[in-house]
Amino acid sequence: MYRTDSLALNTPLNLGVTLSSAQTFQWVRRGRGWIGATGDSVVYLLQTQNTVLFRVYGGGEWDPVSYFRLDDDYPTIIRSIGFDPIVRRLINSQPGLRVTRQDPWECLLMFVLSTNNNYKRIVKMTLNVNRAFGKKVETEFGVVHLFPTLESLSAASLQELVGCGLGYRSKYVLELARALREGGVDLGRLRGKPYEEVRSTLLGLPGVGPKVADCVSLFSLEKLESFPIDTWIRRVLAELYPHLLGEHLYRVLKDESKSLGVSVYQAISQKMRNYFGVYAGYAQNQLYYHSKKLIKKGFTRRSKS
DNA sequence: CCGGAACCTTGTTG
DNA sequence: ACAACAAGGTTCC
Repeated sequence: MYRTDSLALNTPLNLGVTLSSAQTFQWVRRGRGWIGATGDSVVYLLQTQNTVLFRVYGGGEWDPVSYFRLDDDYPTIIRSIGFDPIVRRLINSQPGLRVTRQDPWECLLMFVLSTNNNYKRIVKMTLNVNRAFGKKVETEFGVVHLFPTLESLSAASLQELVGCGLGYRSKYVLELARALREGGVDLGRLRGKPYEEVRSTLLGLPGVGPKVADCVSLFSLEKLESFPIDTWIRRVLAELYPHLLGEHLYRVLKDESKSLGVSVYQAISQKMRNYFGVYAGYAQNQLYYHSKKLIKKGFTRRSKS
């Protein structure tokens, strides 16, 4: 059983770009659209010119306006971060890359899986976990599994998770689910808390470091000022924003043989929040998405200088 | 608090 | 063919 609905767009959205931009790892192409499991639903999405068609299986609620943050005032955000010529150019070159508003549990799990990993495998691992622990839902594309609940995952065994191909992350996922279930943290309640509190709370969870905490804050907990720093953003900053960093931080970023210490990470992300303002996360999203193009080095990096 | 190594697995590279 | 390396980092020492 399903219902079909459509949404007329009055704000830029590029569905495919947004869903495949590594903010989330639960959507796969099917036919001319995308299918994904989130909450109590399996959702199929199809974009035409100015319309999003969506079909919701499983009886749950799902709202594209919420998920794609179409309720944000896009012009205001663009104006806010568009003072930066690089970001402005990126947005103009391809409008419609949106920041998602995901379920915090799902987002947290997927980003714990994302550590020291690549997009394709993260998607595969997520689907494996869904298949092993999520309820089945019938769709016209066959049976699809829901995203597993916190409860079902906390009852998993380590071996089952290893069987999903999570590798050494299996232990983090299990500890994470159990830590949350023990009641230490209510993720939903974090939505209303300020950035610093959200960050420090998430950092206390197993498998969660500064980068994952920032991603979860940005993509599921309303912290639009969050500016996650991964290897690609690191290169973008060293390459295009050295003047913001200062001599010391620039040299630390530039030397990729070393990973970022916690204090360095914090210092840099703080600088970027100061620079871009309350919508720094939108700017980060643009810079990340285009990072491979922006970094000349990205194409020659393998030639081991 | 800081620096460095180890870490599952898969796909790509030379 | 096949060893080496990278992939949206975190943990442990």
